[in-house]
Amino acid sequence: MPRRYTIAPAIGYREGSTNGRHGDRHLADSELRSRVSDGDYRLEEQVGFLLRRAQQRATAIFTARFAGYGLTPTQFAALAKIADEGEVSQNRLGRLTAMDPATMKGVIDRLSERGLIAGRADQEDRRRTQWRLTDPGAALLAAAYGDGFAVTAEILDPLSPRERATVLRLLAKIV
Amino acid sequence: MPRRYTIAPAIGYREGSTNGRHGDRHLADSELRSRVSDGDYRLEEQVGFLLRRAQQRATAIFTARFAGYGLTPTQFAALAKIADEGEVSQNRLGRLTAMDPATMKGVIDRLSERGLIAGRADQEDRRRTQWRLTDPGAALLAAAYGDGFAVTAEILDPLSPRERATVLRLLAKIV
DNA sequence: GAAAAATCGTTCGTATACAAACAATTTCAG
DNA sequence: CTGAAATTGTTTGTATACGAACGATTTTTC
Repeated sequence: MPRRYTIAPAIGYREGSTNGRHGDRHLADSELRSRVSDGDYRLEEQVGFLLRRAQQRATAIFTARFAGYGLTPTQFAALAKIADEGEVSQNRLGRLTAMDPATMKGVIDRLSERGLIAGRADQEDRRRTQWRLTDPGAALLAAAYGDGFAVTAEILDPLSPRERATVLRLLAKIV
Repeated sequence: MPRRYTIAPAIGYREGSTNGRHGDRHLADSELRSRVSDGDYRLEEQVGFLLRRAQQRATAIFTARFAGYGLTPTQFAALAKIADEGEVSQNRLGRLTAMDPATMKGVIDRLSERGLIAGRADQEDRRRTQWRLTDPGAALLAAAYGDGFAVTAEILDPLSPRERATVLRLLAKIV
């Protein structure tokens, strides 16, 4: 069964088949000669690369756990924040969920088309659109919260309780 | 000068104008009534949300520093890994840089169109395409390495040296 | 050695993510 | 009070990111 993409490995390559020639550090001089001077830059140790990979794993865990809801991480974040606020403008929601105005628009459109949220024009400030959960949106969110916690737990599973607190504290500092 | 997007804040909203009504936790009963039971789910404390925001900041720092090269983080990662390997298949490059085959294709195409890398069909395994840096690609990469280190330093700037080592170690564990 | 399974790269569709430019509206400065 | 400046939301274009399905090729299995 040659399926290419699985949830767990996150990246869609079958393991194995490193072909030997590139699997280790024992390279012929002819190969070394063709290299540019990399001066010690190791991609795997750069924090940006680690953040990108950690987020890939986090997204994969979320996607697996939320497959039944049809919600993406950003959509779930938007629903959760609208619930927190009761009613919130599109712009403020973007700030609370760390989404660009253009990104926010797309997320809002998709949630709105699914009938999970409803918007109204703000009379006091006619530039604004205020958004609320619909009853189906509130019901879906209520059902999904537990899986939200489960996602967090699974992402942090490789760490000890002490390490979990540390990584959250340090991530909050570099945000 | 009403410019909307700045590098530093990363998200394209002008600060201020929280409108008072939603800026704090003192809400009228009518507003509280409209909430669903959020059961304590705080988006800001979820590791997935923190990872997403940290990566947004990392990307913003990279983009600012690499504006002169016209390279994205993934493009730089691909160039650096091709340099490490001397010559590498598209599939293996995808694994080394943590990119999906479909994503890898797009990155390869753009680097190739710019003449920074060159590919050849592998005679031993005719499914494979092998990629190398061109001379302009090697030159650009050599010039950019220093800025790669600078990006890492700036991302980690809010942390102490000890905290930097810790966050790298913990991120490597949850990847 | 032939059938089955796995790998490599491609293509399509959907969803962030964000720079840039824009119209409509509101706020601010004088 | 009026023109300048800022905010809100939209649109367009480019670049990841990845699920899914596919043809070509290679490897494995029996």
